[in-house]
Amino acid sequence: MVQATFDVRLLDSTYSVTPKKGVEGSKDREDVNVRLYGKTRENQSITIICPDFKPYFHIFWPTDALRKKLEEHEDVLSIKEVKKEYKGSIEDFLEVRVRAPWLVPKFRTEFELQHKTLVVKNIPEEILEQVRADPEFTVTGDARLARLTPTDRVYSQKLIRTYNLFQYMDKEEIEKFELKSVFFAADIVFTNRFIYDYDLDTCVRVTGELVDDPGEYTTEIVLKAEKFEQCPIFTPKLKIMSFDIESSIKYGNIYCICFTVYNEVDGTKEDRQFVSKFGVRGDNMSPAEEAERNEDERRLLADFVAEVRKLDPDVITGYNINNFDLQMLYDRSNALNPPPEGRKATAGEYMNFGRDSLGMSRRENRTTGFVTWDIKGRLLQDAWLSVKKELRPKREGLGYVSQQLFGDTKDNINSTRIDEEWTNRRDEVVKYCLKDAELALRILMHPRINTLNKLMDVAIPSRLPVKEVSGGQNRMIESLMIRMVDRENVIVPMASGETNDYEGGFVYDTKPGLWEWVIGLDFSSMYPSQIIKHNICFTTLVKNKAEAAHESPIGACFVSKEKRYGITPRMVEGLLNSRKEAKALMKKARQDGDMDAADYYNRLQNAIKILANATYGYFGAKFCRWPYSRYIAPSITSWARDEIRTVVASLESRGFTVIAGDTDSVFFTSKNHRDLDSCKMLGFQVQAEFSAGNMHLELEKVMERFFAHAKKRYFGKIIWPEETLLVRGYEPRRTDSFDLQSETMTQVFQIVLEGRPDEAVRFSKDIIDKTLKGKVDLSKLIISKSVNDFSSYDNPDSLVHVNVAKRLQEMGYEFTPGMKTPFVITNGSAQPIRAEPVIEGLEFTARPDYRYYAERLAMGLARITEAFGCDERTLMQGNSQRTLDLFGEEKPAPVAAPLVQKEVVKKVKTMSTLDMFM
DNA sequence: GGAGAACGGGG
DNA sequence: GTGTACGTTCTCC
Repeated sequence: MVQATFDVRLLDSTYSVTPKKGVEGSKDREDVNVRLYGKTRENQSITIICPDFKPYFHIFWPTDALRKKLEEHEDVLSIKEVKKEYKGSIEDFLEVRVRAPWLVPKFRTEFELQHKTLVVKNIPEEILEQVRADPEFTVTGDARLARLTPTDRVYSQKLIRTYNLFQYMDKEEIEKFELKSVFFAADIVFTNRFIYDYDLDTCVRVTGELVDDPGEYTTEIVLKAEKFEQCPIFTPKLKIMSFDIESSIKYGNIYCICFTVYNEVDGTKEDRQFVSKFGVRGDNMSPAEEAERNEDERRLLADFVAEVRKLDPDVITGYNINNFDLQMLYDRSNALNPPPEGRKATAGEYMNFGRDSLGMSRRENRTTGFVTWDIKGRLLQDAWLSVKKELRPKREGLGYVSQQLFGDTKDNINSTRIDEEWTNRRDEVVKYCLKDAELALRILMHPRINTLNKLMDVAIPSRLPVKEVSGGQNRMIESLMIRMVDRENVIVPMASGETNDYEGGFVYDTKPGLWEWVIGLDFSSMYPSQIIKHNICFTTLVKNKAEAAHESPIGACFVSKEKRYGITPRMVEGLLNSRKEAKALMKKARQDGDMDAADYYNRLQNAIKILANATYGYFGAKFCRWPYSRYIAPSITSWARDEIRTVVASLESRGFTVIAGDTDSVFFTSKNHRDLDSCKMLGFQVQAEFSAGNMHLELEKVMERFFAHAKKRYFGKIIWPEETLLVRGYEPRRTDSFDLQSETMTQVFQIVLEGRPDEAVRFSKDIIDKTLKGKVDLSKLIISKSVNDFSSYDNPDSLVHVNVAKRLQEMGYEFTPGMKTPFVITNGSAQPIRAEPVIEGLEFTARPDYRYYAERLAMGLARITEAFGCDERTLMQGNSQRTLDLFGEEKPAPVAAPLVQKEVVKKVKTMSTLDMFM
């Protein structure tokens, strides 16, 4: 019985249900233990077994019958009457505590109220009158037969109780309501409920009893927790494993698994290789050989699992492991290990390389089919997804990205012919496999990607285990919100899934053209600031205008901060204040020369900003718990539109030219400010003028040249505060684009920003002309796409690349599903489009459809040249035209700006993810 | 113009 | 696991 105390950074949480001893037959016969996994301040891995904690939820004021039923229910441990605030009034609720988390959904299925309209017969006229007078109800019919429809199911229940309405209802109608109630807080992930109730942070000081025998756990320390306290935040060093698998697509077997484990503590790396003893499988193997090979592969997988458990990494990564490697481990282990007799095998159970004894688990999005994985106690981070998010590279392949980031690349193995390579160069394939694992690790750890540090940082203000913040971002908001709401005795509703489209940010109708000396300003934290400025919250929303201090442009009313300071503005203000603090600490650290600390505070302030901004998004999302989607998010955007419009109008009234603007930013230029110093001075002047209270308009950049084409499409040369290139909305397309297209686009950007639009037009026309005449390199016209199994397409014949793969097959080449297939378009006007495959070592004899390529080039380039009076058609006409007169005296846009500024408001759709606000 | 399919990436 | 969770581009109506 050794007591110990540790400071722990939490990484993940799970729970277990185990029988209690000596209480058989009692209702409370099990321990429900949350298990927290993390890393101590001394960088040791730890499993924390938390004290018994039972799930609970709230239901609205039930009937006596339902209350009795619950009291006697064999899975209900206790019920308790509680008073909580709901939609501005204090109401009666019942807190129901049940035996185990998995029972909560069962209670919901059985007892959740599904109806709200009450059908009543022969109701006394005076009751009906009172219901008619209630703004929450719509009444149809008359006293003989009336339908009473409330805005909300809670009010049906309340009405029944207030007027004892069952006496006026049919048996059938009573059944819909009698043993039912509205549920609250019954969809909070159980381990999160524990974290909120114990008010844990991402770091926690835990005291308890050391467990000698780690049993199923793989961590260095296993502790039975008795006490939790606060502790200073820290970021421990992690152990990161990156792995890769080589396998035969044709036969489905695994050839080898390699991994490298990097320990941040001392910078060491350990490599492991698990290699099959056998060569390529044949088509007609004897059952004996089959069995022998399967046994070998089972050994390989078991060795892999044992070694991961032994080395106990905190993070598992690799390249495209979500879609490939993890799926492979899962499928293969299931296939090789048939269910034990008399028991159904749990999928993934043999791949139990998590920090408990359970296997890997698979989660599939029902609508998109996107698969993600979970391994208990360890973070799972696909380096490919990190690359997509942070870099948005043109190509996303491991080799290309490694080359871009650090000039290294994959070994020279042809992975599309892995069976052949395995036969001829087995050792090199194993080396290649390990190299891939190393590259993925280096990518994940690269300063420009740095996903792990970012996750660790966001977890701090979110007050959650790190794994929680790598998934749905709504948990970050709820972590803060639910704790505040609980503390103030406000009921926590369940997400209704209700959707509501509303108007989003203000988008100024861009004045296209090439501009010089452009000043860019934006409001910092526009949406959070609006929440604070107008005290916007579900706790401050009122129907009565007379009570309100703030009425939003869409007509929602909120009381003053003095009357009731809303939970949401308080939360957001807290975030913005701690961001200020972090920024101050960053500055101080920088002055003290502590660059590591400065870097940390910089990441922290950024993480807090993300959280503050996501708060608005939460109220517009369909998974928002507070059912005010028609008021809160639309009010925030409407006030924001007013704010930025005021700035635009004021600038224009003084004769400045506003060129572009979006949500919280504005770009403008002045005839009288034609150098950096005067632009800066004007920018700061405007900044001071529009910064008041908690609204801050900031001078963000001065651009020497700025090209605007349309809403959200522009590029420019920033010269202050730093010289950089700004490109928005012109990101080159991906693999279905051809090299000639992206190369030409980049060159045109450069020419335009050199101030030579005439030359940009000439250059564009020239390239298009050459393309039309077929004077371009064939290799620059190749389009490459991967082709999956033909049967996976609904309509394979309509897809060019699928037809190309079929042609390849007809020509006698081997086709493997998933293979990347290069081709050149030979007839772009046919339906479906015709193309010929490009085969290595074989001369391409077909004639490319040069017109098709020229048209696609023109389509892209015209987006830029249009501003100089040269549209797509003119581009196609070639260079025999007159020279264009492009620059005016003050060098504003050569194309006349529209006289009437059309204001375009984009509709925002209800979000399913908060990503776009981050 | 909106809904839904396909891609990407892995061997 | 007290869940429902890829981002973007293209095709088709």
